[in-house]
Amino acid sequence: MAKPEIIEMVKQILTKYLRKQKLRKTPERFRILERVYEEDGHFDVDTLYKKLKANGFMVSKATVYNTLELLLHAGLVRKHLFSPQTAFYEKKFFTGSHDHLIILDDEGQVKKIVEFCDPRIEAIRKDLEKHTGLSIENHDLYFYAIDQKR
Amino acid sequence: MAKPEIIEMVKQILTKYLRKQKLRKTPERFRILERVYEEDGHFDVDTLYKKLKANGFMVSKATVYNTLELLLHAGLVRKHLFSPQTAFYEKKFFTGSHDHLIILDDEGQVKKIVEFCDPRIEAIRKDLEKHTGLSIENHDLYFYAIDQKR
DNA sequence: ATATTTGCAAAGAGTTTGCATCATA
DNA sequence: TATGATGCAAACTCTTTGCAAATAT
Repeated sequence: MAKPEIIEMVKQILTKYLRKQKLRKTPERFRILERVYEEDGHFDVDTLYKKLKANGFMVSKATVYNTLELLLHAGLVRKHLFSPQTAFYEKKFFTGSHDHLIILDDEGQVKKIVEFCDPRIEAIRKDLEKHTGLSIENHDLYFYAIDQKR
Repeated sequence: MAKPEIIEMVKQILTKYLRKQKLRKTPERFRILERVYEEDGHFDVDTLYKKLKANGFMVSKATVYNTLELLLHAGLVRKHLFSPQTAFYEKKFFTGSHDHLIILDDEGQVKKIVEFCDPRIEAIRKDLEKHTGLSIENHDLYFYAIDQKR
């Protein structure tokens, strides 16, 4: 759960983004943003949708999809595809750049996700940019470990 | 396109794997394996399926899915989820461990994939293993760069 | 006022499943 | 010959789309 100051700050960022892109400041977009920043780890669209409903805020799932895509473009969420079929999201602003160690059970299901940060990734990024002449926007690094069920 | 010796070798690996797992040595499994090793880069299920049909080998798409999953468990292919909806595969044996720089166009579509290899990843892996006590099986690292359409 | 955003339901894409048939061991 | 594998089509799941109604600017 993000601190209230953080929530205020990301709301301001969204406001600026919407203004710049000439998009509308709708209550749905802000309620979804708040809800995203109340999440602690990774979540999928359906989970977020159900929590919004549980909190008495009726939005359609299509709007949740649209808004998450918008927040992605605004740089306020991160999107992960570590399991096929379902995309996972997490809040991005001020959580720092980090990578993921994904612990699977013996059936290949995600059991736990550990976050870590290693400066060597940044060094690799810079070298790659120098080598290719391209500007690298971001990266995803996933290590996979298998842990027996017990 | 893999050399004939490589193809022979992976067929032997598959044979051993099937024997060990008490699974059947079907022509479909071997034809799909061959076709996979004739692919040069990343491919999706539908592309592989169409190429098999174009080569006069009739298999159902379900079998292609099943077999790719089997080859994944046998360590003979690698699976990637860099775009939502569609899984991509690539041959794995003897191609060396490498990572991916994904170049997107301004609409976010995959334009080009550049492979690279950096020993620092291996160093991070070893440190993580030491730190967590887990055995890390593999990893996926994707850097993303955006290139204008033209 | 007007054009974007929403909600709903239906369509779409990729993947998985169920069941009868086939074929490997 | 007995069980695992295949083929086909239908089912499933997640996501996107189309259109009418609502609403922000």
